[in-house]
Amino acid sequence: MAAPGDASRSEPAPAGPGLEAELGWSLHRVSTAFRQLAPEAVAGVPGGARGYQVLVAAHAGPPASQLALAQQLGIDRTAMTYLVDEMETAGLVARRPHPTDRRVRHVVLTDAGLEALDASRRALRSVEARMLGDLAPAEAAQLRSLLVRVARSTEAAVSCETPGPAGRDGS
Amino acid sequence: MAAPGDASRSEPAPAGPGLEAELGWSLHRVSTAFRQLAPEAVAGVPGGARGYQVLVAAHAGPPASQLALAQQLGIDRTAMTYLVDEMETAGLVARRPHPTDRRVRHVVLTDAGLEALDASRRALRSVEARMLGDLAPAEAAQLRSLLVRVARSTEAAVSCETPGPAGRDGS
DNA sequence: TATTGTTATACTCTATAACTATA
DNA sequence: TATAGTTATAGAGTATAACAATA
Repeated sequence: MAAPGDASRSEPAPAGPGLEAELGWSLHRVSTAFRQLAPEAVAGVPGGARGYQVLVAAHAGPPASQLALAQQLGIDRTAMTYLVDEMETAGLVARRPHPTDRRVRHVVLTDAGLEALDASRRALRSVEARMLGDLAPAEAAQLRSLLVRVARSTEAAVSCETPGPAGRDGS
Repeated sequence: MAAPGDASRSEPAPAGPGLEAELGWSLHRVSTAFRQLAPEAVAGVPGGARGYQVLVAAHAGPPASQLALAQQLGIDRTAMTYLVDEMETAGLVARRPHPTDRRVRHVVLTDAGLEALDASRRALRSVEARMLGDLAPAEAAQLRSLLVRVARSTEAAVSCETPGPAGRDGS
């Protein structure tokens, strides 16, 4: 099925640059590979990688509202409602009322949520090690650093040309 | 970075590691940013970035069948049928019969397809330059190189452990 | 009137199976 | 029987609008 090497060559082969030269193609391949490996690492967390991101974000700082989490994760607030519903049903997070603003609900981790976060984090660290296994430690560190820098600068550039709320306001 | 020096709160702040430390999060952010910038660069190509990938792959080597292109791009052959349908309607590609196997259809670029490929490629080069604008040329080159290496090694590792998209326990 | 969260609806994308025509 | 391509259908995921409660 493979290696169709003897094709009739009545026409000149185009011989254009292949997909390897495309930055978007490399990003797509690496991201796809990660999305294939991540689900087994975050098994048990509703919403897969997105649910894990909620656990990380909700545990990283002071109590955050659903809207703040949605904006930080770049998803819609309606999707956040569905996601928190599932995670609350699974017993990983709880909705807590805001002390003064009764519209707001803070998302906090339960004990089970904290355990799921630790387990998923360890499993994801293993996945990362496998993905970067062919790189020297210094190269892996530099790849992480470069990706973070590109993410920051690109998001800043994109936010300047997209008509939407760019405010950052927590709780 | 974080400033966890304040311990005078009624509740202990979780103060766990944030999303910045996650490789998957960085990949997601960069990929998302690219997917937001790419559509304007490949405007006019049906299927967006995927249609552009077909143009690149079909022009890079000898005539390829729909199935070969689908496997190279990692998409289903049915999706490839829909995609080639749209691109053929748009006049960018043509289906040509295989010289000996009458089941196979080769996907070849038309003149309009070649023009669309060139225009999209130039626009995407500009997008790449904007995304990597904050990086030194050597850093940008290294990021590309590292991504290609990770993509290759990870795909090789993933292809060795294909237990299917569902869980390991077949119901 | 604006904002937070929720609910309902519609749309897009993809996965799966079944069908044809060839080999 | 197996393969390349096509077609049809169902499901997941997402976007949009409308709503209720509160500021």
